[in-house]
Amino acid sequence: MHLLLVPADDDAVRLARLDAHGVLLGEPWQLGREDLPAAVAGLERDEAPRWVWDTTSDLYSALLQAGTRLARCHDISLARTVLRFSTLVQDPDYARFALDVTGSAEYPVSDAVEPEQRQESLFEAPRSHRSLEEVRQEFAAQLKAVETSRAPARLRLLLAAESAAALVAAEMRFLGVPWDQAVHRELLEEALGPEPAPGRRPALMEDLVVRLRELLRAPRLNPDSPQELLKTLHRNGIEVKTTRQWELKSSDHPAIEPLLEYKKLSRLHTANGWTWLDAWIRDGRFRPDYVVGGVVTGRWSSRGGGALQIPRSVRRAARALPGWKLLVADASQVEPRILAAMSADEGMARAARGQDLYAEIADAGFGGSRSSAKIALLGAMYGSTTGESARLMPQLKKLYPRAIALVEEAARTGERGGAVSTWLGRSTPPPGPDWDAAQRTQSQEEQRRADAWARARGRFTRNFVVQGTAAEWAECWLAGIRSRLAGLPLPDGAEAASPTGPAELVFFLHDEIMIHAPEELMPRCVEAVESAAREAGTLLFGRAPVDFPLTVAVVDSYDQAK
DNA sequence: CACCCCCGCGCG
DNA sequence: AAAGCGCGCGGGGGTG
Repeated sequence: MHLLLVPADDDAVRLARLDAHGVLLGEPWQLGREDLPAAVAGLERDEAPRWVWDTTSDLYSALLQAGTRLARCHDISLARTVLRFSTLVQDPDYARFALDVTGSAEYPVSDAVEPEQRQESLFEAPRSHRSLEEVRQEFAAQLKAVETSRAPARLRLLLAAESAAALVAAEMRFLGVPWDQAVHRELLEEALGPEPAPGRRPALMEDLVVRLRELLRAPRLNPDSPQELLKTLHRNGIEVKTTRQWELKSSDHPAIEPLLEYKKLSRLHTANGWTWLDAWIRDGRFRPDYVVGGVVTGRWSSRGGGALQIPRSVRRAARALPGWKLLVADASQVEPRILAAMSADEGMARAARGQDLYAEIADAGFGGSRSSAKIALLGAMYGSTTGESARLMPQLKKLYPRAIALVEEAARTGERGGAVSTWLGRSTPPPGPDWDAAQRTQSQEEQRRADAWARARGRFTRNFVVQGTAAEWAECWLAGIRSRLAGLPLPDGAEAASPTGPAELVFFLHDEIMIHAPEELMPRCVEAVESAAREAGTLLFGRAPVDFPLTVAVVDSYDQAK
């Protein structure tokens, strides 16, 4: 049973029951927005439907704020992103349908807004109103596209995982990562000195600027300007081509050490300093926007606060509340394990059965050198053509012919302008309008550029199949964790404070999750995370002989994990 | 003033 | 040590 939810205007939502093919069952009806949460909660309890809507965050955020958690949904816009390019889809009508809806937009855009502009009203205003019938038709077209596709089960799983991920993302933003302002301010002061006036450099950075100006004999140097810095370095005989840290490290000039220190502090100050705290931490929680499927490979992206780049240096401030703990679980070496499973390469699958895949590969063919094995394998998945990884490739190819063939075939397809797909059927978008003309060019100079473009696209498609399938595994893992946590009992004496239950799934970073929960619930959470990982492997690959081991830490603050 | 690109660096 | 993939963000510096 499906329940379709379509915003009608500023204060109403239309609902309709649909059958398994998206056909109307009975008459649609309408509810005022203020009545919606209670009505939805009742329908969820009585009918346990799959909720169908265009964009999860448009409606679900408000439901969460009203205290309603939902078990499952179908996010039409996420499904559209997958289905419009998927090479598994054969329905000739669907691509046209998707194009009509999306117009020329290539990828989903976040509805993120600046935090101070965020409306905390119950419902965010939808960007455009489509009628219930239009939305229903698109949903029905999606169901048909899946059922008539070359692999309905895979696409069904992918769309279910994406929709579950959309629920998780909304819940994560609703809950937020617990963030201790005081600890954060402490570590800022420790590193940078007292909070400066707005627009001013912190004291310890200013001290370094004074030293740099003396050491480089440049009394007006602004080290934040790469151009200016580069000229100044050259005047002092420091012959670097860029001002990147790794290149600066090659010089032993006395100004280098304070310069690197300045860059480190500057990064902390501008990216996660006091301004960041004021902008992003409310009521002790960090609530960024997560954009499910925001990356072309299917990974999540985020908007605001640099949510997926929280540097190690500030992780101490992500802290569990008193009596609670953080569970940080990290799936080890996911991409090579995915490659082993996808390619059914027996040798690599054997290596992927242990805790440390790189060590197994090292023993199997690299004289026990784990670092060589790792460099070789990463090079194979990223398309490295130079240096040590290129030198090690022949050996890797001999050891794991099927695995290497899979990524090389993906690269060749991409170089030709073709599409490649993940295990569950997310495909690369076509290369863009200029591709064909560029590849047909006559001039030698343009031909060189076209070849470079083709090689770059080959590296992209090579990595796409692995990164994208890893993202699918991770979303299945996430969905499994979500449903298991929902079944956990409240600890004795605890009240149901949150619609998402006693354990809070608060963070997700490609192959890592964080749960914030009462300490006594942690054993149950660890079991949930581990059994969900096993289930994710089985969902994708059946009884594949590949393990997806986790590193699990139960800690008080994020920095204590790993 | 807004807008865009480049640079550099944080994360996986 | 980075390299080879995928991102977001803030500052500088140019343009309109």
